[in-house]
Formats: sequence, structure tokens, C-alpha cells
Amino acid sequence: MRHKSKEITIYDIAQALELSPATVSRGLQNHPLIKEETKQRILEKALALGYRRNTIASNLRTQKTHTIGVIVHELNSNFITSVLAGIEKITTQAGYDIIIAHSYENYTKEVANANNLFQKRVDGIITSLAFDTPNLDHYRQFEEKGIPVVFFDRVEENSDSVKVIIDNYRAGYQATEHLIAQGCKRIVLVTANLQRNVYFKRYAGYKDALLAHQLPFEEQYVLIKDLSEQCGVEAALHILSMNPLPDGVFITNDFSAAVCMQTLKEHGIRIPEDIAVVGFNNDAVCKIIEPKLTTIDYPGMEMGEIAAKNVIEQLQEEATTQHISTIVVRSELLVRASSAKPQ
Amino acid sequence: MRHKSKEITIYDIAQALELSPATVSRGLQNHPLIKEETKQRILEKALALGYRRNTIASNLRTQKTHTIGVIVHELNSNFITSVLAGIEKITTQAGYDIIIAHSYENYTKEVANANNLFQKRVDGIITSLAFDTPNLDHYRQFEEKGIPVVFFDRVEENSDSVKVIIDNYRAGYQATEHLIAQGCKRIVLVTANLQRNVYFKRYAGYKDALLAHQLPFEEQYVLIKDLSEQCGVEAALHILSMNPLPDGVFITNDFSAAVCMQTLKEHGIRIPEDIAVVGFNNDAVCKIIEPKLTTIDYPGMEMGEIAAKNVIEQLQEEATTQHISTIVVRSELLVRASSAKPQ
DNA sequence: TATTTTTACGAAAACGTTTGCGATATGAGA
DNA sequence: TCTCATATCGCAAACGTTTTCGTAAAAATA
Repeated sequence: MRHKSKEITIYDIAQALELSPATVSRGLQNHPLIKEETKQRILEKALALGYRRNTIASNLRTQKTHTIGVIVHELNSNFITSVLAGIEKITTQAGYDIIIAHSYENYTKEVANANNLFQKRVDGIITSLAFDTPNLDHYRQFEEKGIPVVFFDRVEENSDSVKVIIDNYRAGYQATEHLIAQGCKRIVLVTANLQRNVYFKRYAGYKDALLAHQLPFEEQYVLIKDLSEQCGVEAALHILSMNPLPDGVFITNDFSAAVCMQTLKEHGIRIPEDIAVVGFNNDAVCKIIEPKLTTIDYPGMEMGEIAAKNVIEQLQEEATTQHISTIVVRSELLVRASSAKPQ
Repeated sequence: MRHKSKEITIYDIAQALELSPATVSRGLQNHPLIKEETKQRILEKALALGYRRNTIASNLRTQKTHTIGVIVHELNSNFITSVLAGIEKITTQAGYDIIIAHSYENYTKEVANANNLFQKRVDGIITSLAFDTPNLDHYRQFEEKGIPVVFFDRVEENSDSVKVIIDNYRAGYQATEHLIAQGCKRIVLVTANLQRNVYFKRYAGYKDALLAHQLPFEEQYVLIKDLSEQCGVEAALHILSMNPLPDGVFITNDFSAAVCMQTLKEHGIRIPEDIAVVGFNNDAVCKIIEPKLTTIDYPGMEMGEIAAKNVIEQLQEEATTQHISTIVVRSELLVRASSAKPQ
């Protein structure tokens, strides 16, 4: 049934044209040393014979794959898909392919993915750390071989690799200050493991904003969760159990925030009148949940583009020049109904 | 700064052990012809020297990449990520890698992705068609080379490739019948291009359910949109302009349905009292929107597993046996508040 | 002991491309 | 006519692995 037709090579083209494979090879890559007319003949014959370049053989010879690996901690998010779109835009422009690997927020899978991409001999790596990734050892292998690694969003501070991030401290500060401006006095922060630096920064911004406005910082107002769906419910129940009741919540994840709001509402809390809520990421749910969710928006597409540009830059430079180590992308507070308290 | 250490090969191991590269190669792949003790020595030396197998050379020699390509029409959806998880589970079990390609619901990109994966010489393909993909020509190249292609979810009916789908007709019928059972008499269907067979099937189910229950089928109640965010708003406005007002809506996409509900509510429509709503996919938004959205649920993970198993089966069979051409996975109606009319 | 079988390994070709270097032909300049 | 650039192209090695076939030694059999 299936007919496996013979794969045709540059030898076949060479033979048909009474040329050498070397000339055919050069002709196909538009080498200036080949006569224009010969090139034409080669191209035509290649098309006629249904030739397809054997990337594997080419990769073996050149020791390059023209592929860059992307490791993401999740896929089901507007932010990540925007980043991927940005990466793809730049890489295809530069003639590189991408391989997307998904860690499912799982350190073990992230390591497996890194090893896999290393095996596949990608020319570069763009990655965002999983939730529980404790160290960067699995990226060391790339650096040892001179393969550029660029981190985005979820990064490790004390690493001298290139990082593309937002100012999480500022975002946390802004969100908190906004709640304060709405008249909130008791603001709960729901966030994740402070080891992961994005969360620590947001925490620090939250803390400093409180102090700057003469509000007390209380440990019991900081809830460390996993930002899952369940987490939203738990956070809400926790908040409901507090006395006095908080009047503002800053949850560093939109989906969790939405679930939390829902649970609060089910228990008779009015949002934003009783409790104002701010999320993080500007996910699609922000506009679905009622009231619509105030959040921190940041440009995924742009971050992807910057990361990709940086990798390709490193790839094209022969010299090992000094590189920018951290690129901070602007982020902004998007005020919606969930935090707009009546004055 | 970056030190590119010399890549070590089986020759280096062979030399160090005074063996031939052939023996080392066999030893590394645990070939039964090699003495156990020799294998051990090879493994140890490989580890000591920091050997990593050159997949590219191996691929060139074996003419296999042990990689299967996955083309998806979107990433930002629970369904798709579940499918990917299912595919990954099976493929890694079988020792295959996957390359995820994203078509962004764009035919041109889908073609580019297919060509790319063809270039990369993947051993198999799992794919779901983009919104506007008019034909399957870009998959013909795989079939010509005997590379298995499996379609899932968005498939083309009149193709003899393997397809993993749900019974969209039944789903459409069920959803409509449910609305009828709730007392709806004027049910609007919001769906997408009927050329894409999933949408046609749902449409057919909707139509037949109406007729089976002695309700009139009216063309004006069928709204063909693109199931985007904007589409939800448009559908709502259209519905509001109708006279008499419809009392039920079946939108074949959860996110659009959520936006539509929102717009309807903003115009004073009560859901489900005035209009009952049913979506499709069981996305995360179903539980965020208020009231929670009745929808059709189907098992992405399982579909991914089945698709992957099928590809691998085809890969491992030497003989070109006859294959199952269509696998239908169960789907079910999930009733939530958005459609529960008070009796 | 002679012969066959088994066990363990090696030689070398093959996968298809790229590329440094050499070779040939053509025309210009002396 | 001879020399020397210049323009085109071919030779052959290299990339690192896998695998067919062959061989030598050891073990088993006659």
C-alpha cells in the first residue's frame, strides 16, 4: 500500500547534470563561485527530481542544527503563548527552527527536557523555570559547550546568564499601592514559594509599599500557596476566617484570583466593596470573571522577541563579547472593576 | 570565557579501551553479542570521559529520528494541553521525542510547520487542522514516504488516514436536546465554518435534535462566526436584536460562550431564566463565568494517548497492515447552572 | 585430535552533506 | 607566444554512528 520512494540526493542531481556533488551542493546554497546558469539548472533539476535536502547529513557535517530549544513551564496561558509567538517570529526570520518543550511546572520534567534538547544538539536555549526548580545545574551542560542560554520571566537572580524579565518588585509595589489608594488597610498577599525569585520580588514590593504608606506589615497576611485552582478556594476560605476581615487581596495569578473571588462571593462578600482584588498576568479570565479583574499586564510577545534576538545575537558573534545580563521589560497595572472601590 | 571542550566520540572510548569503535557502539546499545564485562568497561569509560551520543550521526546512519511531530491549531486551551500530555506520556514510554509545532489557527503556518517537520524528517505526525485549512495536500508528502499521519479532533472526513475524534454529531444532538428538555423553543446555534467537519457535525446534530422534537429549524437561528472573543459579543448583540428573543443558545466554544453570556447579562438578560446557554470543550472558564457554563466535555489526555499509540504502532509494524481509520472517543454533556432553567 | 559450533570482537562501508584545496579553462596583459 | 589573474568546477576528506560480514579464539562435539 504505502510506497516508499527512493530518497534522492545531490549525487542524483549531479549525475543527471554531469556535475560533481560539490558543485550541486554549492549551487543549492547559492554559492557565489557557481555560474548563474549552472545554479539555475541545478535548481530546476532538484525541483524536477523532488529533491529534499537531508538536514541530518547537513547538521552532521556543519555541527549545527539551526534549531533553538524553548522550555516553558506551562502552555495553557496567554502570556506563554504570546512569548512563543514572539520567539517564533524572530527565529523564523533568522532561519532558525524552534523545539518547544513543556515542563508542566515539574522540575524533573524540566531536567529531562533540558537533557533531551542537549542530546538533540540545539544551538541555543530559551527557558523559563518550573515552579519547583531548585537550581540551574541542568543548564550548565549548555554553557560548558558554549551554547547560549537565555532565561525569561522565571529566572534565577544569582546567575550570570542573560535574563529577560519584568520588574516584579515594581509590579508588586504598584499593585499594593493601588489597593492602598482605594482605601484598603488590611491587604492580603497570596503568592507562591518565595524561593522563586519572581515571587520574592513581588512580595518585597508589597511589603515596601505597605511600609511606605505607614501601614503595618503582618506575616499572617502573607499566604504562600501554589497558585492552582484549589489554591484560590483555600485562600478565600483562609481570608474568610480572618478577623478583622481583610479589605484587599493581591493574588499573583489571575486564575487563582478568579477562583478566589468566586469563593468569596459565594460566601456573601461583595467585590470590590468589601474586598478589593488584584491579580497578575492579564489572562483571558480577567475579562470573564465578574467583576472584571484588575491585574498586572506585561508584554509576552515582546519578551519572546527580545529573548530570541539575544540568543541569535550570541550565535552569530564569533567573538565571545560581553553580553547584557538582564533586560527589564515594562509592565503596567490595569485597573478594572475588581479593585475600584467607591470613594 | 566560554570554553568549547572537544566533543568526545566512540573512537575516543575505543582507543582508551583498546577496542574497536564497532564494539563500543554495540556496547553502548547493550547489544547481546558483547561480553558483559566489556560492556561495563565501555559504560564506565564513556561516563568518565563525558561522552554524549551524537544523535545526528546516529540518525543519519539509521535513517530514523525517533521523533514525532505534533501540529496543533492552538496552545492556549485545556483541551490541547491535555492532548499534548497524553501524547507525551505514550511517546516517552516508547522512546520517542516530540516536536510541538503551533499553527495559530493559520493555514499558511500549518503548511510551513508541516514542511518543516518533513525537512526535519520526523518519523510520524500527529495533527489537528487549523481553522481555515482547506485541504490536506501538505500531508501528502508524508504519506508518499510512508510516514504515518494521525489526525485528531479537527479532521477531514473524506481522508483515509487515521483519525481520533469525538462524535460531534452526538454531542450537538445532546446539547440541543438538553436545551429542549429545559423548555427552550427558540434555540440559536453559534458555530464556525461548516466546511470544517467538526462544526458541520455539531450543526447536523443540532438540526436533527430540533426536528426530532417537532421544533422548527430556522436558518436565521444559525450564526456562523469565528469563535473568537469578539465573536461572543457579536453573537450576543445579534441575539438581542432578534424578535422574538431566543430562549436558548448553543455556542460551540466555551470562551466565546462566556463572552456572549457576559454581553447578554450586560443587556439585562438573565441566564438561564431568559436564555439558557451551552458551550463546548469544558475549558477552565466554564467554572469562572457566572452562572457556571454547561458544556460538552471530552477527554483530551485519552485522545492524545490513542493518537500516539496509533502512530507508534504503525512505526513498529514492518508489514503495511490494514489500520483502523477512525477512533471515536466518548464525550459527555456536563450540565451546570447556565442551562438549568427553573421548571 | 580433528571438526564443528559458539562467543567475542574488528574491518570497512555506508548514511548525505560540506568545504579546503587543487585543477582546468578562459581571457587579459606583456 | 607566454604568463598570470580570474572564473568554474571537481577530488576527496570529514562529520560520528551503525551494521554487515568476516575472523579468531574458545568451547563443544565427534
